[in-house]
Amino acid sequence: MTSTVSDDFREAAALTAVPHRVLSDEVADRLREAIVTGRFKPGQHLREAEISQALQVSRSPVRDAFAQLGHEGLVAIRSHRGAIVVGLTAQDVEEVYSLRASLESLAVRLAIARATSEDLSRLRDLASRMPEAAARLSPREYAELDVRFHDLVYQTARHDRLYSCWTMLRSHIFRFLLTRNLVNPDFSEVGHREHAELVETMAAHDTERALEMIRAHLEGAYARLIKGYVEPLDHRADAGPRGSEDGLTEELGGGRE
Amino acid sequence: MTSTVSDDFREAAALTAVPHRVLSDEVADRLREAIVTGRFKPGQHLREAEISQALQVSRSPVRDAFAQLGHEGLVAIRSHRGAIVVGLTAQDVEEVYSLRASLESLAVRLAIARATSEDLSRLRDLASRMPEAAARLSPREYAELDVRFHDLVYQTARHDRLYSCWTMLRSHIFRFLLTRNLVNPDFSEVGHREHAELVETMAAHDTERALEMIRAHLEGAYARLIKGYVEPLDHRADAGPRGSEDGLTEELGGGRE
DNA sequence: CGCGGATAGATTGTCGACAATATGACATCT
DNA sequence: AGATGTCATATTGTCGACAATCTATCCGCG
Repeated sequence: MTSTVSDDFREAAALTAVPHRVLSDEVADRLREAIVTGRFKPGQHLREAEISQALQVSRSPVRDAFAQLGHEGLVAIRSHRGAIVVGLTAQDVEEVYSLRASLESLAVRLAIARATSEDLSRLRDLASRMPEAAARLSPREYAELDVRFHDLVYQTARHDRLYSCWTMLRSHIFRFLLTRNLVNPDFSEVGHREHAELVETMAAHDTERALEMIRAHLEGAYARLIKGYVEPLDHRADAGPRGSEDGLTEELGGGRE
Repeated sequence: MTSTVSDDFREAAALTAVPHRVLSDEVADRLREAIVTGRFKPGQHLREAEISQALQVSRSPVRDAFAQLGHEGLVAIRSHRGAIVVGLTAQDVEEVYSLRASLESLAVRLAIARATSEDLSRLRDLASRMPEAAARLSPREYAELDVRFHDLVYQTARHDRLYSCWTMLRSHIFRFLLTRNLVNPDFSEVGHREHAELVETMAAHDTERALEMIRAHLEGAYARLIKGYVEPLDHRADAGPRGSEDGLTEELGGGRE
């Protein structure tokens, strides 16, 4: 790992590389949004042609987007049979959280070792913004802040492959949180206080305590999630034909132009 | 996860789903092989057109294959700049093994809980075949058996997302093992005895001991790997033009037909 | 009346051509 | 001479058409 001049500059100015976005990224974003918010129901079959004409792009970027979402686990891709929105079964929740517990332990350990003061203040900032969102009763915003906080922990760990694994979980967790917050309006949980405490424990370099905290935090989140979670939204049966002719257009946020 | 009749049958007969292979899978296999065995050097720029005409396919499957390899971490993909074979820096080894330690602990724990007797005998079989390979001084075969053993542990865990994470590591580990075995001819290490012992500990449902064993096993493997590992094969500089006109053809195992 | 095989339709996989973009060399200006 | 702006070239991103494959329906048969 040779450190170049541009690397040094980038670090000194705390600049982050600009993401080169192509069409498939844009398509993936819209599809992810539709799946996570529930406009696309579990079990629904996503056809390349449908999406491509709804979004006014060719099938290639749609295809690439499907592959991305497949890696994130939001859709299941089977040869010659296209993409199917995966469900939120109790087993899925269990899988995601058992894996997350393993990954996030490593992330916290590394983050403590590698966090700069800027990292810590960014974490503090995110944690501090959650109570407002809770007070405003914004389920979406609350879930977003929650996920972004943990995302920042992973980024602070500076472990590219670990972050890739987290990417496979992130969308699911957001989906879980969002559906729960929407179903259960008093979503203002203890989560944000635990976030704030975790940051301070990390700042104090108390690795043992931080590991125990993240374990308890995730276990609590998992427990709250499965409580009153009786296999909701498994719409595998009613994925019938859409009503309007281009029903997808509105579901994907409008394809004007 | 509703259990269907076909699921039950599949489990009863211990049948595994037949993989639908498409062209991009085939292309990915050849490229992976070329990278892992070192025919494609780190830093080398893989051009879609080059590969596609060397393999006599269009660019689409090559493109998909690049994406797959990108997810496995064997190549780095940057917008409009194609795929570049990644190196084997000491930091990569450290990343892979620190992550692997976390993942495989979970895998072993789950595998102990979920292993059937068929699973265990398959594990015993694989472990028992390693000494032969070592005696025959077959570096390639030895590395393959090693990876396949651990792969089977992950499969036994029956945790799809965990297995996906392992997929991102497997090729790297194979690459590490292979280069080490080739460089260091007395590769016959203690590995296979530890494999055999691990299986028996798992069979005895001694979770605590098994976790300690896998931890020690991986730590040992990591130590053996970085010993005498002075940033080898970082051919970023000498990735000059190829000799023959279609030099890729032979590197990819012959594109006759 | 249930079962197996052929067939039609729909959907994905692959292809080659074109458009968009990044890169590096070159010319120009200070 | 050094830096900056411009342009040609190579390479990837996107597109629409065609081929291969799967699914579901229908028909004949036991």
